[in-house]
Amino acid sequence: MPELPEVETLRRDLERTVLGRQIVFAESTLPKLFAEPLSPEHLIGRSVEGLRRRAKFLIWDLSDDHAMVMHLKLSGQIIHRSGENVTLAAGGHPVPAFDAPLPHKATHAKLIFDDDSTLFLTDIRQFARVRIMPGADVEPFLATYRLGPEPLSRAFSAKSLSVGLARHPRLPIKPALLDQRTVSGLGNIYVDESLWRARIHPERLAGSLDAAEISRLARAIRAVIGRAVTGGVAEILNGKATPDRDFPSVHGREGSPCPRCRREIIKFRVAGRGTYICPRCQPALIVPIA
DNA sequence: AACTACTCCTGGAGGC
DNA sequence: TGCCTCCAGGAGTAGT
Repeated sequence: MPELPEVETLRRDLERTVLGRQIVFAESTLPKLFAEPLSPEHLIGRSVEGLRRRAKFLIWDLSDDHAMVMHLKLSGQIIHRSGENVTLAAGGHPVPAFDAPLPHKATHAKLIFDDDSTLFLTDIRQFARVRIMPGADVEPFLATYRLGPEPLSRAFSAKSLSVGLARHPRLPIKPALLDQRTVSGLGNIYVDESLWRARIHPERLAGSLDAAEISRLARAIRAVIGRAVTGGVAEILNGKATPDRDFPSVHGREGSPCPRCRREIIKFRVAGRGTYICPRCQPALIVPIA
């Protein structure tokens, strides 16, 4: 479930708590969690020299030119603790709650650092993957995904978005944005938020957007992601947004009034994903008045 | 090449 | 309470 803002927030928090630390113990109780090429014991003795993010990948740069590339997928969670229950950093899917006792049945890996702090990787649905590899292999690995530009980078613009959308003109705009080659790091929540902000219906065909709409959409994506990274990520629990927060604006808020026009937010399916819109702000198409 | 459907898993919510 | 179905912040893969 973590999208770009969640992974970036986690990265920043971990940078404060594990950077420079040496890993003194590592184990996994779920064999498939650690994908090829290297297994968790290759972490032991290495220290954390850097933490990077690309799209939804969290990349640990380790000493002796190795790296650990994590993808939390839908329900991965990382918790870094000092002692029994002092949480230093936590991020990803907040289920079970970040303050739940650890380890629990969804805990699949554990790292211990030289300051006796412990990092747990938990994942209820077991979709997350971790790859340990030589540092030189990270870029070739990421390149296989053909990831689009980072939305907060200079490389992302109305122009680059236009080029990305031209890849599938007959695809609805929502799945086109979920394609990590179009723009990297967006997921279901932030696509809904961006389309609402840009006032574009998720089923509009990507190729049908005019230049003004693409420009509006690029600005909306940048604003939504930027706001989440600096002002706090979306909080969604069991598919519902936290009622007393103003963000996200529409995702997880079926039946609530649109923050812009007060029309009731509706939910339906687009490309198999639960999708929230304001039917007034995001018209399906322009229909001549009879 | 591009799109859809299915797949990997578990658990919470809601209907009956 | 229990059983059932649906749904879930992702993305790889097989089939059309």
